Amino acid sequence: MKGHVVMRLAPSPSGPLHLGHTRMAMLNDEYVSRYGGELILRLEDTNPANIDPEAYEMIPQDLENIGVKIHRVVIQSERMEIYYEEARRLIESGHAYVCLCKAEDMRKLKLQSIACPHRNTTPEQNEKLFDDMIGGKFTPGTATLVIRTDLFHPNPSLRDWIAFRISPAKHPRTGEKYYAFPMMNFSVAVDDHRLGLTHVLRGKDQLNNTDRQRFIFQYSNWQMPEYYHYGMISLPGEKLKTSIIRKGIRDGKYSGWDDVRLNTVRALLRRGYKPETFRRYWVESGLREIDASFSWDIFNSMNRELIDGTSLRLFFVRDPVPVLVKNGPKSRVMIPFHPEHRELGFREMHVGGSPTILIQAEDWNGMSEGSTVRLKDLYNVERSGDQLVYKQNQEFNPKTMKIIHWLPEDSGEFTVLKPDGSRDDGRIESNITLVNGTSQFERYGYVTIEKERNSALFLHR
RNA sequence: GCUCCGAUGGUGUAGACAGGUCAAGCAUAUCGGCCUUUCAAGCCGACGACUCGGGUCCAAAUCCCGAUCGGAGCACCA
Repeated sequence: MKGHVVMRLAPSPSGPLHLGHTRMAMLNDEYVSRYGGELILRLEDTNPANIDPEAYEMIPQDLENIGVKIHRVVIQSERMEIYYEEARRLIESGHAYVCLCKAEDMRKLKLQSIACPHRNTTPEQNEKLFDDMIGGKFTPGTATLVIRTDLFHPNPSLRDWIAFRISPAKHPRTGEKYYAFPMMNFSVAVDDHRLGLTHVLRGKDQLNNTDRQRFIFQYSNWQMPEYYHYGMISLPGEKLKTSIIRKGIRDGKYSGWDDVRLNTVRALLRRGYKPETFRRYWVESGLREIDASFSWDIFNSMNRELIDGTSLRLFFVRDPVPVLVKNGPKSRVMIPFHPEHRELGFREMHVGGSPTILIQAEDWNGMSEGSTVRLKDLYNVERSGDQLVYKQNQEFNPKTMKIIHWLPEDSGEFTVLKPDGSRDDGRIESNITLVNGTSQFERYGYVTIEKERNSALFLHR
């Protein structure tokens, strides 16, 4: 591929983008920016029953937020006259006919390679029937426009396929202006040609559709773009359908499209994934036709590499246990916000004499009587009954002594919400007022802070 | 069942089109070590793969055939 390419992203506006969509978005964007050209966002809204009006806004926003540059937006429902025009042309040349069979009859006949009674009609008859069809003279399910292919084609799904049907649903954008809508295979072929696409990258699930669309290109004497089909990616865990999520939001199960538990672009960005992470991951995955499974390990590792240098460190104590430190001296310590980037500044912590501090229940329970630990950046303490005692010997060897983090007793309450739906409640260092965005809670993991909610979203370890 | 596609370590990939430099590179995960006042990052090391069987060839991960396994599609969805 070289020179000026024209490519497209063709989602249906049924909801915002999710993790799976970012692959086609990144790959197409990557090729366009690499070879120079134009990327078209084509919203495929020819099935009125499957449209979320808000998606017309959400999809371009999501793309912008992950750094995909769109040069032009095309909405298919605004191009109905074009589809009608091309349909009439194919009827005229005898490549399409109006079929009045019931759906199940048509299916049966096709499987047996038998022509239905409507297949052998004249273009003139079909023109009239098509006008009636788009003019609203048929009820839904009683008439379709069919592309005549080959009834003996070995692949039954390529035999005489449907190009137009009547939709019973009202279209959110065109209202009741249109009754007969093109099927995806028809509008895609017409638009791929009319928009001047040079290359199309799409999933392997479109393989049969490419073959169907090929008939339109042949009948019309159009040059076909180069089609590439990459393998399917299986996302581990439950894969939520957009319609289920929408219902969950309506029922209050999810806080919105950016709920921590979701794999939508908005949720992932909110948690702290970088646009560059999506790009790196998908570019590395490439265009192989093999099916693969998505690896959160690798995805997270790529993201960690991008955020680590700027993630300020803080202490978050989950399940805090208050413990008295007997003889602990009054102290004021300065701790770097990032161990390798002192230029990011220091945070200050102080405790009074014989203070009560907060440590994690897990760490407390792990301490046996008489064992010594280092309170990170503070001092050594030894367990004695239900309290800690300041050690006279403050030398310590990080190889042999366990280091735990801690907080002054008056630290504020804080919660971390996790993608699995659980939450960790605890206390946060007061210096959180100085930190924005993605932070690393030491010995815990990376999170993205939302101060106004007094909580953070868990990103990854 | 039919049509089409594919097969490299636990996972993701490079190499295949133009056979030799591949006793197979990289990343991630795991394990061990170093470093480190985080269970992070960094550094070093270990582990671990060409689905199987034929064929062509001096030479096959790479080309051909078959088997097996896996996937997608077979909607008046996109």
